[in-house]
Parts: sequence; structure tokens; C-alpha cells
Amino acid sequence: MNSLTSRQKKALETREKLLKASLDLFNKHGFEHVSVEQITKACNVSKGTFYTHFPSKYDVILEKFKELDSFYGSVEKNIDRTLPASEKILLLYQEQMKYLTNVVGKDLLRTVYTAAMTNQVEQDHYLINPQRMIFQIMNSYIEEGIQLGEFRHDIEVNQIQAIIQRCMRANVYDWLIHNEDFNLATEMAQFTAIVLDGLKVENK
Amino acid sequence: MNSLTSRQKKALETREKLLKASLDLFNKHGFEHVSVEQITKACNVSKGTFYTHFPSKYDVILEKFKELDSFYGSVEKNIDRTLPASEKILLLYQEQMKYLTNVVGKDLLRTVYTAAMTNQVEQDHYLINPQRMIFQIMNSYIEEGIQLGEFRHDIEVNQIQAIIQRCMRANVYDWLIHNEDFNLATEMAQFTAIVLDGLKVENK
DNA sequence: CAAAGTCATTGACTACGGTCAATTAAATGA
DNA sequence: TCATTTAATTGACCGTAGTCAATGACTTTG
Repeated sequence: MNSLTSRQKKALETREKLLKASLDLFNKHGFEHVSVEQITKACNVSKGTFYTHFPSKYDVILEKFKELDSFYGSVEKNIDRTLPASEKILLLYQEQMKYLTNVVGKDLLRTVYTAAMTNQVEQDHYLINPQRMIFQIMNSYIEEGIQLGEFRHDIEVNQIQAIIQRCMRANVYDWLIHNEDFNLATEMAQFTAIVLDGLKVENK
Repeated sequence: MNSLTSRQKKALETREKLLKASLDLFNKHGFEHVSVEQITKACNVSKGTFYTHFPSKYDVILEKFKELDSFYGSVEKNIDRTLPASEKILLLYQEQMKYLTNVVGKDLLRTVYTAAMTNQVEQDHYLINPQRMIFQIMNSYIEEGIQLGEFRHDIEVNQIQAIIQRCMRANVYDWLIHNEDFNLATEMAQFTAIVLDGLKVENK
């Protein structure tokens, strides 16, 4: 049975209500065009309550964004294990870009990418937290790629990892600053292929 | 002679005064920690005046940032014309990174990179405006590189250009989201070298 | 030179993110 | 059962970016 007191249950309910209302409103009007008061009014709670449940308006988003990571696990399972590392990486990114474009959306991602630059307190931002599932998976592919002689061995594993991840952020960032004429999946595929090419041993 | 009325001269003076005070204060306390009122008080003008001269607090920065472009011209002149295109590009970026690190600084650059994501009205942001001198120069190097058979010819010129520029933003963005342990010039050099490698014709 | 027009300037005002002391109601302990 | 502790909730309040109707000094026109 759940060991929550009725008080804790109520609080959690409030939290969920706020979370749902926030994301709904963000979806409908865009993050910047929704005020915390709008959210709390929609939930019949006071403004202060919002801030007992979330450190900032932005943190509500991070919650949604974290779903992304659980998504990677399922994608990884569908990737053919016999493929070369570079192709696995491309496939993983391909799926990620679809998810970002269709599910997460420009608006939410923009706030995450903005916050990553500004909200630096002590530790690095979630965006580059090595604990993230995507980085764990990526890392295993890269190690495999080095082991099997696909990638250059004159660069440190974690340097290669950093480069491949930077590659992803590069495309997402450019997507965010361009107007409609930018297909994230396509650009990502091309750019990453070139970088992976540069990372391969000299056997072209 | 200048065809300014005494009124226009006064207005321009006010503008310059605001510009200088803003940049001084931003330098001293950081962009986020300076309020528009602080700026206007330092200049003995009202808040409204600030907004007749600049569309937003952020736009003052853009003014400073635009100096960057005139800087490229002088760098370009000092680059050995006989070098291969890829090396010219690396040298240009090298100088740019020094300038960003030592003169512009993380704080100002952060606001530019943030604004590029949010302030999208109609046209694309200055950051990717093809009119910029850096892009003109880069473009000439790339065309040269293709002409002389250094770069692949199965990719459009402006696609290559886009990739190389994205490369730069990738490193700057990562610099901005990392804490101190990130050397922009070094990371940029390594990353760009790999990308340029991937862009060269298959003659490794 | 005087009237009409222009435009830099003003500062009160709005909107919004975030804070915090006070309040209220549930949980705990005797 | 009642007193004490704990924690969720409240809403007035702060600081700041940006707005805009009103002002009046300067410029232009006749």
C-alpha cells in the first residue's frame, strides 16, 4: 500500500494538477505567453503554491524533457546490434530528432537550451549531465567503435563522446535559431555523418 | 560638414552616453545584474529615453557585438594566402575564439546566443545573417577549397558553408554551458579539424 | 517673428517572475 | 482528547523590462 498521508496525497495531487495545466497551456500558447498566474488560476491555487512545487516556471519543462531519456531506452532496443557503431549512432540520433520535432517541439526545447546557458548554479546543466541515458548508450557505441577499429584511437574516448554530443547540440541549436526552412532530422544526419567520417580511421 | 541640427546632435550624444554607460556597467556587474534604471540614472535621463534609443536592453549588446565583424577584416589580411583553405579557416576561427574569450566575454555572448533563439521576428537573427563579414570571408575560402580540389564537390557550397559555421556555434554554445573547464580555442580547433577532415576529398 | 509641427524626453503605469511572513489544517504525541 | 509540531497554502509585496500619453524645447513654414 502507499505510505502517503492524506496531506501528502493532496499535495501530490496539487503538484500533478499544476504540471498538467502548465504543459497544456504551454502547448496552447507557448512558454513565454503563459504566466504563472494563469497556471495557478487554472488550478484554483495561489501563486505561492506553484513555487512550493517547482523552483521556477522553467523547471516544469525540465520534467517533460526528462521523459526523453526513458524514450532512448526503447529506441536502443530496436537497433540492429550487428551494425557498425557509426550507423547505430546515426540511427539513434535520427529517432531522437523525430521525437524532438514531433513531441517536444521548438518552444520547449528553446527554454531548455536557454536555461542551460543561464541557470548555471554549481554543477553543469542537465543537458550535459553524463548520467543521462543517451550518453550512456552513446558511450557504449563509441567504445565498441574504438574496440573494433572503426574509430581513430588517437583521441580519448570521452573526447570522441564530447564531440559527437556537441554535434547533436549544434544541429538542435541551429534548428532553434532558424525559421521554418530547417529540417532537423536531415541536417543532423548530414552533419553527423561528416563528423563521424572525420572520426574514422584512415581507410576511406 | 555634418548636417545635424542641434537637437539631433543632443539626441546622438544621449545615445552615445547610454551606450557607453551600459557597456561599462555590463562589464562591471554582468548583463543580468544591471537594470535599465541603473543605466539611465547613471546618465541622468529617464527610463523612457533609453527605449527611444534602443529597442531593448539586449540591443545595446548587439552594438558591441557588431564590432566583431570589423575585426575579421584585419585578421583576414594577416593570413598567408598560399595556405590551403582548411588551414585558413582554422586560423580565422583561432583568432575569433581568442577575441570572444578575451574581449567579448562569456556574459555578453550568452545574451546574444539567448536572444538568437527568442528574438525571432520575421528575418533570421544577426548571428546567422549571411551579410556578416565573417561569412563573406569564409565563403571565399570554401569556394577556393572546392575549386582547388581540397573539399568534396558532392555537397553544395552553401551547405559546406552552413556546416562550417554551425561548427563554430557548436563550440561557442558548449563553452557557454560548461563551467570553467572548457578552453574554447582548443576545443574549437580540434572539433573543426575533424569536420574539415570529413569535408575533404577521399585522399587520406 | 509667430504659429504650426516635430520629436526627444519624461515618469507613472502594466505585466510578470519570484519571495516570504502569516495562516491554516493535518499529523503526532501525551 | 487536547496540545504541540509540521508542512502546505496564501496573497501582499518586490524588482525589473518594457509602454505610452503628455510635455515642451527645438525646427520649419509662411
